[in-house]
Amino acid sequence: MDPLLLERFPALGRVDDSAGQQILSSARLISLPANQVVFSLGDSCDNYLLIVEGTVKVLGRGVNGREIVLYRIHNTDSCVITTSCLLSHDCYPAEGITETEVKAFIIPRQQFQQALNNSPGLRDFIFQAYSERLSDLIHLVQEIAFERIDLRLARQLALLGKTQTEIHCTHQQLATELGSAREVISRQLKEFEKRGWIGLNRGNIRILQLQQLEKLALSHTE
Amino acid sequence: MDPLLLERFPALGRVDDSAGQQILSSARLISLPANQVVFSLGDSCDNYLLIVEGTVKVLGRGVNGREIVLYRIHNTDSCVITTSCLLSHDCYPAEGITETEVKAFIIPRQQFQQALNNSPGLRDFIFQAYSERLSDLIHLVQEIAFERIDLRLARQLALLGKTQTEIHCTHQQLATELGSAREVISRQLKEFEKRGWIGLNRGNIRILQLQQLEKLALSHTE
DNA sequence: ATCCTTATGTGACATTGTCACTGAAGCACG
DNA sequence: CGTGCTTCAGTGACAATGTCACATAAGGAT
Repeated sequence: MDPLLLERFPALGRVDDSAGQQILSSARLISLPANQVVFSLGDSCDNYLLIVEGTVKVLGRGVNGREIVLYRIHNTDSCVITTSCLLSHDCYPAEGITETEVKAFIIPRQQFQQALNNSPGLRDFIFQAYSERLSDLIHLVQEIAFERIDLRLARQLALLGKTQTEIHCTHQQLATELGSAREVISRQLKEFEKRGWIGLNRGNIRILQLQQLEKLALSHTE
Repeated sequence: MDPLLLERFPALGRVDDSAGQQILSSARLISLPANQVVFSLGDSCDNYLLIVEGTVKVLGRGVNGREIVLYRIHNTDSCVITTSCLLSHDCYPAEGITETEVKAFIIPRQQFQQALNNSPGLRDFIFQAYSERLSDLIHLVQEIAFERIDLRLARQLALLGKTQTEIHCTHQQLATELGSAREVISRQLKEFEKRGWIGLNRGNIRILQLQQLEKLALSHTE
């Protein structure tokens, strides 16, 4: 097995059966540039993905070009949606795009099936990864359906603001993140700016009062 | 194993290992009346459920009392959300309520874990059931985020209207189904009535022009 | 300096959600 | 049979969000 794979997925060290070992050693490492489409809506799913470097965002798309980030696949993650598609023989119901340069190992469908059938270790690994996402999606549904956009935006900014004071992103990117429209986000940001919570510049948001954003984000959250 | 269980879940016939057999025979049958809460938001998850009779709806809830049906568990289904919670040791992120009288077999957490560890047959069964839901939830997210309420309502009515001309439900129930507000649904229904597509009576909707509803439901759907 | 592309700002309007009501239908019980 | 109770539906005013058609501005490329 490639040492990089083991380093990023320590749990794979527990795959001690020979079937799993063999499949893992046949995994091929690929590199993708940033902003590359990994899979599109309706594509059939042919490979299991293990991301070792970079992030892929998974987008839903509306009729009018609006988009929403369903979730991200970071390094250390495998792709739930891919797992689901491989298992149920469906096509992708969404779109995956690299956000950075990405390195990933791919395992073809056939070997993935073999892994499920013959390698207890790999099977456990795959389902462990799979099991941790469903409730995220359920939370997302509730957020979209019931929560005000200002709270959601404040939460997003507070999240980003925890690790950096300067957030380098466009209003459109934030809108996509929340599944809203650019104009709506622009107006909310202006409002936050008016309150002195943030500073706005082209392609950049400076967090001025993280506390206030967090306070708003948590209001009405039981 | 209880013959009823086997009858409703033929796939369980393939569980031929002794560990799985033993766990299945210890499954206990329970009966629940209609409109009974099966699990609430934040409950810890202690049992794996196999529904053999009736349906359970799984609801998300917003701050202001609005609700949305995330999905239904019919007879023949097991509960994804329960599987996910058992696997990830999370609490329920939603609420389950019986819609009819329900008969179900329950398997306690401990035996569920044993099944995953020791019974290849049961493990396969559990994950097969689990794998078929993720893309439903993703479609739901996109529908809520991007689709107009009139299209969604028309689709819902068209769906219900396929098997019955008289739909016995309140406006509030339809609103919950779609995660919208009662007033919004009432207005849309009035509009459909004005166009002669449906007839309205207290607690009842009569489908008059299914075709028109279907046509609207499909417009703007690529 | 000029052109281009991308990002942002804005007003008018449509859709959806919220609130505070009203009235109507059906049931329960005397 | 009437009276009240509860649930369901209708409505207008307004708030929040999304859509559209622009204008303006910032920054890079030549």
